[in-house]
Amino acid sequence: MNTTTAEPNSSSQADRTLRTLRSRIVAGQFPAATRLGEVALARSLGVSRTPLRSALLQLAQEGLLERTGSSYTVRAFSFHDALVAIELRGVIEGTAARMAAEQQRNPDSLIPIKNTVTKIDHIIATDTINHYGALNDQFHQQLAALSGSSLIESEVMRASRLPFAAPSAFSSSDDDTQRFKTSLIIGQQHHHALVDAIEKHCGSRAEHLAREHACLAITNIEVAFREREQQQYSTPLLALITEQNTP
Amino acid sequence: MNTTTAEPNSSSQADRTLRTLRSRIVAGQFPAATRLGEVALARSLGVSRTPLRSALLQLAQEGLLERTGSSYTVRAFSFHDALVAIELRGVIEGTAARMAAEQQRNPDSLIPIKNTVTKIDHIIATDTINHYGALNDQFHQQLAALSGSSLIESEVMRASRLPFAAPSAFSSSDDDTQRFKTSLIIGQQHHHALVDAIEKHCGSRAEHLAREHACLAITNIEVAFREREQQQYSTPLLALITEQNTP
DNA sequence: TAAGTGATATATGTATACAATTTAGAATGA
DNA sequence: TCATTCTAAATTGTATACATATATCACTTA
Repeated sequence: MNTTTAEPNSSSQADRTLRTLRSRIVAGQFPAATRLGEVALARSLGVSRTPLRSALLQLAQEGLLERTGSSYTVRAFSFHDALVAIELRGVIEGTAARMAAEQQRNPDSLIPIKNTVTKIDHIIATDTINHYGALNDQFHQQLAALSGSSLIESEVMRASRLPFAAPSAFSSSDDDTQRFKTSLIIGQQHHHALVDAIEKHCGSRAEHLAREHACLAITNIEVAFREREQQQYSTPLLALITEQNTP
Repeated sequence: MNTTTAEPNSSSQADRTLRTLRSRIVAGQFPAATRLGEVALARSLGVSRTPLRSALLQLAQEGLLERTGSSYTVRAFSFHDALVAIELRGVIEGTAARMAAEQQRNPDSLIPIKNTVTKIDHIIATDTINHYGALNDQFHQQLAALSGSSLIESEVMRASRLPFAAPSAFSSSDDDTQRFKTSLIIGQQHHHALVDAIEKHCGSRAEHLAREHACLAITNIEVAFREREQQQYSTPLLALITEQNTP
């Protein structure tokens, strides 16, 4: 298993700076279009400009920052951008699922992902949804791996790092509404169906299931966005969204 | 139009180093799994380690390099990887095409891409295929822009930078075979059909046309690969491909 | 007053010195 | 002969000094 792509809790300044800066941006600490001056930021983060520049470069490639002239600014995201990011993740995961289904494989290779699905079943049955996010992420990672292509695997992970696109981005464990539990049950049904489709080599069904699964996340973010407008409740990620910048 | 994402012929050492190093890797100058020591490489490129490290970081994110332990090595690609990269590009372009089709739009917005298609018609009619690559790339860029989402646009461009996945990667202008001209004509038919589908809001048709269009590139690389095995002819890119590393 | 020019300050780009870590090799012991 | 450990060399990570480009503001001039 490739552990270098998943960020290790490395002790290097550059990695720490990358994580810290990313979480600060995602938390909405910098208003959109804020120019990030290197000297000031480096001081504020307690590192030198060298590891900071490495972090800035990576965040720009992730899509959180933009180059404007010679320096970096925080990218402004519209609500539409968030929907597109989730949809794109669904499209790429759909490709992974289709490839997984189209493959001749050892039946045993599906055992790990089936175990994960069983664990999620248990979580839902016992109403202990604390660990749902981690298991859900694990399911999606195992799905990507089943594609049989390391390239697809890494591109799925990359698409999941697009802002808002992570599979569990809007499934906060402290959301206790009935609506949320219902969406969990439906999502889990998708998981079962996906494994079934892969097992039976139904490529198209697997692809479209993965896409529909992403649509569930779109519904979730739409609800979260409406709640934010009513100032009831705010998921940190939503702080990134500003009113229309994509026409 | 966004000119910062398309690499300008910038005079910065970092950008020049990025381009030089990328082309050397793609040309197969470094055998797969070669470890790229920073000091030696920097000397060989005539720059200091600072801009070189910036280039290495970006090439790693592009997927040409891998981190192995603490340093970078040239990634090994299998033939299968190349096919997957092209297919993935087709999938993402397909999403862009579908989004373009599903949009209500000013009819005038299709004029630029129609002009490009007309120019390609002319090139084929007059058998002056020198500029085909540039115009083809332009078509694909305009298609991505029609999606109406800057995020999709940048992700299409990113997918096209995956090794082997560029739209015109295997259409060398000195390939004078009948087979190549035939593939040009078929590809151009796809272009016409894509614009037609977008104009008529046929989302699914547009999506699947874009995918089929990528399959044309897959056929091209398969032919090029067979030719390489017979040592007739070698497209530089193919030097990157080593025998199976993806099981 | 407005426009333009120049100086200054502040930003990013680059090189390099130094620190920390990893790696390779040699020497010693079983 | 093989394994282990210690030492040294080489490599990467970081900080910083310096170079260069850019923006700002004051001052001059029409």
